[in-house]
Amino acid sequence: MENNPVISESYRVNGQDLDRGKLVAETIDDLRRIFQAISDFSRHAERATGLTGSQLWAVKVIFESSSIRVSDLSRRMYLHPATVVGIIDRLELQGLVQRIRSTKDRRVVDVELTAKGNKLVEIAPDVAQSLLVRGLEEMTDECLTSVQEGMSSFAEILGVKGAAPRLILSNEVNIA
Amino acid sequence: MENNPVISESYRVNGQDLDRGKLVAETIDDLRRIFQAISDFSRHAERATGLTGSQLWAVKVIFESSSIRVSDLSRRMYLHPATVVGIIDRLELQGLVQRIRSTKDRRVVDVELTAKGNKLVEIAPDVAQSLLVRGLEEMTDECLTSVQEGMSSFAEILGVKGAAPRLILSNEVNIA
DNA sequence: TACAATTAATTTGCATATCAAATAATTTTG
DNA sequence: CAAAATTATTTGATATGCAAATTAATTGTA
Repeated sequence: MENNPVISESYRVNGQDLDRGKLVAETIDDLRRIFQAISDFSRHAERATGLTGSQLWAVKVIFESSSIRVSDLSRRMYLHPATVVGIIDRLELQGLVQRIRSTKDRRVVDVELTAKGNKLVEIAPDVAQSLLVRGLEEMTDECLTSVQEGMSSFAEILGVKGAAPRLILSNEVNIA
Repeated sequence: MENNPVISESYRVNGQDLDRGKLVAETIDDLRRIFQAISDFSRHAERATGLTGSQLWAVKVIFESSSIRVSDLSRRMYLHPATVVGIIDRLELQGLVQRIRSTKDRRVVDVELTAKGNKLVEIAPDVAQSLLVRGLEEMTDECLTSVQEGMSSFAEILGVKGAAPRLILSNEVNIA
């Protein structure tokens, strides 16, 4: 069902014809499918924990830092401070996180996981992550190497090779 | 990257070899970065068109089919009918789509793009898509082949190789 | 044919997410 | 000390998203 306006041309390489257009189209389709799989599994995690995607994301980020200011959390999540305040409110209502006013600078509020929050993080299926790990670990060495090189080149070409890898959680996602 | 005698090591050791672990971790980090890039560019597209992600997604799906029933649109978008009705309402208010009651079955409503909607689709940067296409087309043949094989294996292992590739548009996305 | 069941879209009600702008409290700076 | 900047929050507005109820039309069947 693709309307990929991909120019399909054959190039002569090393005496072989290579339909680059087809390769590009197939690669993009596969990438879409991978997104889809991750999307599905993330959704599953959300259902399993009873949290929304944003809430789960916040919990994971807080867990990573063990304690984090509201402003840093909003920066890490690329969300407006007002938005994360709302998310924290709802997580606090569920007894998963805890606000602690800093004594050093009384303007700042540190957010931590409660015992209940920590328990949830442990239980929460690291769906996408574990799915990917399991998938990659099942590969043969040659295959794994190929995937790794491919991903690496791809990241490089997209200009994000050096960047700090950001978390991924799905709602709807869309290469259009 | 050199291929050390990893192969001879990896089946000796109880499954988990240090080199393989590193490869897996790097691959997942790269995948995250790729998500991130797509995410950023999708966001850009949303800003450029003035539409939200869901609206843009709907417009693209409608465009693909040229005319689509509300129920089919909701199926294609994996959203509740009530949700897409709201989205269509807002797109209609902006004069981008048009509802047409079917004459064959007066229960169904077909949704089409207006002239304005079609113009928007053309102008709308196919950000992620074009980004990926451009990136892949810049690769050498060897590299492109490697990426393609890698993606293909990955999709296969995730069990989505045969699936119809779903669109991807970002809000927040999260491998956690 | 009439009437029940089904189907398609919509409406209503509710919770969440998201941003921008304004506000309050608290440093920091000049 | 007064002005400026920072931190979190509140307020107000719009969008998403689902479930349940509703309306209209079609299909199946007694």
